[in-house]
Order: sequence, then C-alpha cells, then structure tokens
Amino acid sequence: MSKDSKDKGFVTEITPQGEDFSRWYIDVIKKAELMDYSPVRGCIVFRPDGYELWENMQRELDQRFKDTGHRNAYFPLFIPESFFQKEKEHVEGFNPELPWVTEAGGEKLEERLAVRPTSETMFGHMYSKWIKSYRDLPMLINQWANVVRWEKRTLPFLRTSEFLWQEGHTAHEDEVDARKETMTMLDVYTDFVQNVLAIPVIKGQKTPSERFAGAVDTYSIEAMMRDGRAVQAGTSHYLGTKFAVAFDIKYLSRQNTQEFCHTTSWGVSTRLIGALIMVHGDDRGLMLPPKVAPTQVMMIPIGPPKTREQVIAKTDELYAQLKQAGVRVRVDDRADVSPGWKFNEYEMRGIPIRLELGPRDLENGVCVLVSRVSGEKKQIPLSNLVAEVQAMLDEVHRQMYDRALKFREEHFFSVDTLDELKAKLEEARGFALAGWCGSEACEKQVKEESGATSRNIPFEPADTKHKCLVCGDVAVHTVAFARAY
RNA sequence: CGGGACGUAGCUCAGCUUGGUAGAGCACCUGGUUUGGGACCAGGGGGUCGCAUGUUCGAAUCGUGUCGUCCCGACCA
Repeated sequence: MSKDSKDKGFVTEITPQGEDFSRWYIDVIKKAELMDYSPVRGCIVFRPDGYELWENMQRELDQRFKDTGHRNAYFPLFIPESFFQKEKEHVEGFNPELPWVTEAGGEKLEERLAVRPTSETMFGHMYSKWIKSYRDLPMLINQWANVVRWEKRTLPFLRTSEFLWQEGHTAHEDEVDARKETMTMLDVYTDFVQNVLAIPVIKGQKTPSERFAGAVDTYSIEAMMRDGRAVQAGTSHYLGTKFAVAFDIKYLSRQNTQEFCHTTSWGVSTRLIGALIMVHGDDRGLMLPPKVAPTQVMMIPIGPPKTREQVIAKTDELYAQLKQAGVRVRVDDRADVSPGWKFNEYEMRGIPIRLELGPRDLENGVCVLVSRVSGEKKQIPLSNLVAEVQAMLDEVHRQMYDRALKFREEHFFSVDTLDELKAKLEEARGFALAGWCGSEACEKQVKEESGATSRNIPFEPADTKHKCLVCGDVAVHTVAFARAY
C-alpha cells in the first residue's frame, strides 16, 4: 500500500489498529474500487470488482443450497404494514428501522408499505396459501434479494442502509425436522465461510438477548477481524410455530389433523465482503480468497519496446491456456505504466497471483508466479503453467486460512471475571470465553463496562466454565464475548 | 437520535486567525524518452471553496441555518 513497504521487505502481517483500522478499511475498499458512497445516507454503490466478489459468493452458496434440496424464488419488495403487526416480537424488533412508502402516483396509500427488512412475514403469508398437506412439506425456498434497514450508524458492506443477501425460509412438519434444517444451514454457512472465504468461524447459539426478533433459537457463526472485533458471518433461526401461528401456516397431517408448521429462516449478506477484507487485509491492502476473487491471476508482460511484441504474443498464448482451464485471468499490458506500479497496484487490490513475463523468461521458457499471501516468487516452466497456477491458488487459500486461524487462536482468551475480560480486551483485543449465569443483567453489565457483547455460546469447546464472570453464580453456559461490528 | 471534529480540483490537503483576482502534491490530457518493485522531460485541462441565508463596497475566510462525512454512545446481517 504505502511507498515505504518495499523498504521493509514483504511484510504482510501488519494491519493498522484502533481507529486507524476503520480508516485503513475505508481507504482500501475505495482505492481498490470495490465500492463508492451513494448520495443517499448509508447506502453504497457496488462497483464491478465489489459486485463480482458477491457474484462469486452467490454462485458457491447457491450450489450448496441446491445440494441441500432448496429452490430459489423471488418475493416482493413491499410488505403491507398489517403483516408486521401479526408477530409481536418481530414488529418490535424491526419497527425502529423500517422505511415506509406512504404515497404513490400522487395519492396517499390506504395502507402504508414497508420496504422489506427481511421477508418472514411475506413468506408466512404465501406459505399459508401454498401448504395444505404434509405432502407439501418440507417447503424449502431461498431468495436472493436486497433489503433495507435504516440503521443509525453505517459502515460500508458491514452495515449499510440497503444490502444484498439471501434469505432462506423453510416450513416443516415438526420441531425435529425444522431444527435439523436450522443446523444443516448453519453447517452450510460454516463450510462456505471457511472453505471458500478462508475465514475460520466460531459456531454457536445466540443468547436470548441477541436472538432474531421472533425466533425461538438463533445460531450464528462468528468471525474475528484483525482488530479483534467480531463479525456475525451468518445466522440460522429456528422459529418454532411463532410465524406459523401468526400467519396461519397449517397442514393436514398423516393422522388427518390440522397442525401448525415449524419454520426456519437463515441468511448471509454482503457484509461477508466486509468481513473477508477485515480478516485478510494487510499493510499492502486487500487480500482476496482465490475462490471468490474476481481476478485470480493478473498477467504482467515486462520489457522494452524491442521485445514487447514477442512478450505480448506469448502472454496472449498463456492467457488462452489459463482461461481454457477455468482460471479467472486478466492481462495488464499497458505500456505507459511501469511494472513496479502494477505490482503494487494489484497487491493493493488483493489479486491472489501475479504472473510476470519478460524477455529473460521468454529465452528460458519460464515465467514468474508471485503469491499475494507469502510474497514468494516462483519461477516455473511454461509447459506446466496451468497445473502450477492451480496448485498455487490452492496454496494461497490454505495459507490465508491458516494465517487467519493462527491470528484467531492467538486472540482467543479464557477469563473468569469481568475485570480479567476488561484487561484482556485492553491489552490484546480479541474474543474471551467466560462463564455466564444466564441473566440478562450480567450480560448488560459486561457490555457497559467492557464494550463487549455476547457473540454466541460456542458448540466447541462446550461449557467449560463453572462460574458467571459477573455475579459468580453457577454458570449455565460458556459464552464468547467480544466487541462487535 | 445525543456529544465532538470536519466539508476547498478526481484524491490528500494548504489558504480562514487579521475579508481584497483560487493554491500545492498526486491523478488526468498531449508529445517524447522509459519498462524485472510505485520512471522522467516539456506543455495542458479542471474548482459558482457542501448548500442556503445574513453582515459587507467586497465572503473560501465572519454569523446563522441546513445537508453530508468521520469519531464516541444507544440500534443492528
């Protein structure tokens, strides 16, 4: 990123901290042209490099949804106000942040319409019409959509007024089946975030105060950013029969009785883009996971005009080979920009592999591959290019995951008291595991004194603590606390 | 929505205290020389100083209002 970084050698561990971290974050996503601010408060424009990241995530997720039996559909943007009134907790949870359409075509609407913040209500309404019999179940539908939540404070990708996401809504015969779906989708998210985005996560259950508005149980995967703060990377909810009762989603059972469905919902959003930047980025800028990087390999032909034609011809040939093999590759053959400038530029943009090709390489029948994550330069024979590139992409993914995991482990603490928690967060930012008695009051006190909130009750390691960090009473759960985005 | 800071060229900012013809670096355009870690020379284009309003002969500069951004709190994928 900075001009000085070459003097320090290839250092990729440095990421600015504290207030500088959010400055670094905004700086880097703007410079890398992932997004720009919209004229409307809290909304952002996804530029092509940012949007293609999302498209690549969508493709990977969608495949996993289909592999688990789901189908895509599309539900309306506008939701009548009366729908929100049907589920008490839901309306209380979302009312403060709803945008309303009150007139259209110059006339006041009879009933005002919310721009959807989430679609449980609309799905509930439609499911009550579509579901008649146990033979219609389970109903497993996902939609890719935009939603709006008028949040007080915004941050690009991580919390914007409008954001893109997918929301799955399913209906089942009974609690067992619905709970199984809830966990299946949490596992799908875990697989995706870890194996595609190279971000290790902590899987667990939300405490009641952090639960989704209207859910019986909420589960989440939590990721640790490089400033030690947490980002909720995905959620999956078991909604019980709350929405089924509110929207009259009933079916005729095998025993010929009317039963309420048990429903679930689950979602991940473009906030994952923010998370992957904050997890993987370094002093040089972005570092994109190879499996979703819009450009995986940037080819840079090098050399004076004399040899240029030859080099470009070879570049084109190699480009075709890589493209043929399914590698997302681009060429920067601009003659008016120096190679050094390009090296820095594409490191800042997080492109996993740089391929250099110059006259010297041409003579020897080789090219140079440079890894964004390690800085390793590798001279490889052109005859084996495709295999070498694919191997290096896998290697980059693995190293990124390992690096993120190592960072998380080094910043994952175990504490017994609130004072210890405060001290740990002060001296070494990160997550802290602690016992919790189950009272909201203790949770609140943790937040007031340390700024940390309960992220979730991790499945692993399960309940290792015996005393509440605040009141000292018997701990009912061991909770991961952290400051969160 | 409360407390604080800031809005001047595409970007980073200077100028404001003490009112008097709009500035720099980078980026951009043209021509040439360059090309293995952010090249160089010459020439050029670009801003109703966030917006509104007041004071003044005269406002980027002083006052008021407003909108926006950032930081700190409450809300959150």
